[in-house]
Amino acid sequence: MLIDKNSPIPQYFQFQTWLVDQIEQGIFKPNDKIPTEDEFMQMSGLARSTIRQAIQNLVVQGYLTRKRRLGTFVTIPPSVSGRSNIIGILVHDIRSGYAPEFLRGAGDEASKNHYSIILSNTDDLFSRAEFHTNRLIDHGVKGIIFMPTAASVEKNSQLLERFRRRSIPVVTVDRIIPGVKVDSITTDNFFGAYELTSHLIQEGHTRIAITLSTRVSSEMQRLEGYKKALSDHNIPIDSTLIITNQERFIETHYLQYAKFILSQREKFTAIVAGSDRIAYIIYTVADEMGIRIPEDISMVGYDDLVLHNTHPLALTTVHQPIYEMGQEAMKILLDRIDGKDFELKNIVLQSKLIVRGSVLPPGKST
Amino acid sequence: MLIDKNSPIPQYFQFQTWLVDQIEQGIFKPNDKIPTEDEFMQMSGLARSTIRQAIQNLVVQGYLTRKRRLGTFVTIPPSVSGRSNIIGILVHDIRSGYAPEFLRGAGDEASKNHYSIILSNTDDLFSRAEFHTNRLIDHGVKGIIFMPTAASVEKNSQLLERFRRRSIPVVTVDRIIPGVKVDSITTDNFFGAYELTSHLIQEGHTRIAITLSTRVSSEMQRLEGYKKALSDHNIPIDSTLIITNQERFIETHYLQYAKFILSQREKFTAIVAGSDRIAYIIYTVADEMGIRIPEDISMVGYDDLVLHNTHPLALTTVHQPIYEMGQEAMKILLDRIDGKDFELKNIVLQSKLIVRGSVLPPGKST
DNA sequence: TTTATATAATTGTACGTACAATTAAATAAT
DNA sequence: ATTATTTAATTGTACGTACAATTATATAAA
Repeated sequence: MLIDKNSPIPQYFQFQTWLVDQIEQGIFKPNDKIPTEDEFMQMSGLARSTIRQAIQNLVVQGYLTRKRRLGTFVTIPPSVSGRSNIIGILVHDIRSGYAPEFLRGAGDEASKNHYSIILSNTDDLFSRAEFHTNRLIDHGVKGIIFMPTAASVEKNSQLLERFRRRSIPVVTVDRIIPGVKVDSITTDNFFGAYELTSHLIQEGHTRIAITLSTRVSSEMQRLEGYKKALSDHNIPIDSTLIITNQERFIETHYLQYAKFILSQREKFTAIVAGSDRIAYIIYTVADEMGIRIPEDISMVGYDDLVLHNTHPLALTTVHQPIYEMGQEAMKILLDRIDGKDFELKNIVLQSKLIVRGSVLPPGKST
Repeated sequence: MLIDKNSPIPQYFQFQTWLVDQIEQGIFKPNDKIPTEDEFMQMSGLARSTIRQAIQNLVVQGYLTRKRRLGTFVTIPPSVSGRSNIIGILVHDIRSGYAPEFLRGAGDEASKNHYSIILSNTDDLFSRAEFHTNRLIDHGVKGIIFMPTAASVEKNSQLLERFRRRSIPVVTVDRIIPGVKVDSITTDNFFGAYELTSHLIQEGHTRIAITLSTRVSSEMQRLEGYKKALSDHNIPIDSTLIITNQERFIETHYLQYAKFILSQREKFTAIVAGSDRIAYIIYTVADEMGIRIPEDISMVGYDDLVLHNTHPLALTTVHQPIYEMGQEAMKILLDRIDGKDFELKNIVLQSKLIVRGSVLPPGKST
């Protein structure tokens, strides 16, 4: 490095130019720590403030980042698509109780890292997911958080493939796409349902109905947890008590299911509902039919939504760490964007059984 | 200008913030010459290098340009020319029951016109709104849908001023900022509350309590509607029945309010709750206290949230066309972006009284 | 009147000193 | 083994001095 004190070119600029050259030529590589201000002073003979001036300029220009006590580092060159710093989030139903909490978690984490989020609501329809996919790519998003739609594995992977071709990192959340290698975050649906069901069994129930949608992996896993709990307790699985459907959530349909299920009330003493929302629908229908919950039939839900905590039925349910799921998904995605080359992550967050008052031992009808 | 030498906030930053404020508030206007470094030194008592540091930052940020010997000038904000097709939406609480529905309405309308939305959640905090404001501008959004935070009129208008300076159209929704000329969409909070209250009066109630937050215009208007209904029916307004607070929604606080309100149950026969959510909180607390709703006390809510429709209390409430509000806000905004030069629009969408079962004539206690 | 030159105002460059804040790593305490 | 405390390295903030470069305006020279 040679600084010409007599040149009309300012010395800070000479130094700055030299430093950029070092970076451009790869002598200082991305993530490298460059010499400290003190070292540069000795190397160049310039004053610290002059060195600082040059370095500050390069920080502004995006070549360097600095951390107190740690030093100054060469930044990773932003990927081709400009410096948009936008993450796309495809949610399958913004009206579902947990979408807001998830978005809050993901949004807070994004903000912390100076990213913004583009929100795309798919209404759980593949066609809309496909539409938004194209738009997100057009906008040059840096990464995608994807809640798979209730479509086939093939169709969901087709969307992922589009991102993969453009090297846009993706993290799938809530549901997984079986067999597809992609970072994912889910909650432990299997164990959550296992605990729920075991709880019912411990309270003395053996004839336990379950209702859920088989279209999405999360609810499939809950079904498996339910089955495992039964077989672990040597209770035969009665397939007539497993009331599944293939549809996305439509309220009126679930009113029908609820009626259908309750019409067979003599076959079971407890119900595992696919979600809190469904549990409350069943409760409402039961009430109309003169069936009391939990006195006549015990019931458990899944989700533990805050918005429902004023309901007089204190529902025993499973709490899912939704905010944390949003946070964690964003963290992993940003790490990927930063090029951190860890192995595939399939994180399963712990859920927690919340025992309230919607379960009583069977036959305690008053 | 006051610089606090003992503040943990760096002095250069205090000065820089002050200077930005002057510009944002229009005290220093575009093309104005601002004071010289020397003058600022005398004004602030800071060293020249400190002043320079602040000014340099603002040059980088695009607020100022400097010319040797001539001085420092406020720049004319560049008109956004990017081809981003992104709309920023600042929501004040994504967890509130109606945010998802609003986002769906706005999102669907945006999609239809090939726009995407960047979602920014402010948690009703001005500081976060300010932060996101800058980010949205950086992203080159074409327009903004803004739910004003529960901050002062001055602070909210300050945010609007930033957009105005850059000719970014804004539509405010849900709440209005009094005295500020900006397109807005609200629902008819006044008439909604008027109808609610009138309904209670028609059922025979005269002593009607109301609880809401006075921090936001929407709830202030509801209070006015309540008052008007009373005076139109020649019922004196009892200020002890108006239980207001200045806080943003925090659940535990509202549990306190509910207890406080219900402790005075002999003073009234009906309650107008600020929202459905608050109504259900009151219901829960009432239940614990052995007070039956509607048998002992009638109650009405506000919002008509779908997620609550499984609650056994069939709440008489006011339905707000939230989806339509989102749609309409987006339509107006896109028109503005397309340069349609209509006059200022302050649209008020009709709300609708939904009579369910939470109101009984007073004194019908069984 | 025109042209060259000096003047003064203002920002730009460069040096230097001193202490504060942050935080990874080392050390001590439990 | 864990937790709390200290330390030391590095950048951050703030002060200050001195002189250079730029350039509109005033002044002097042609």
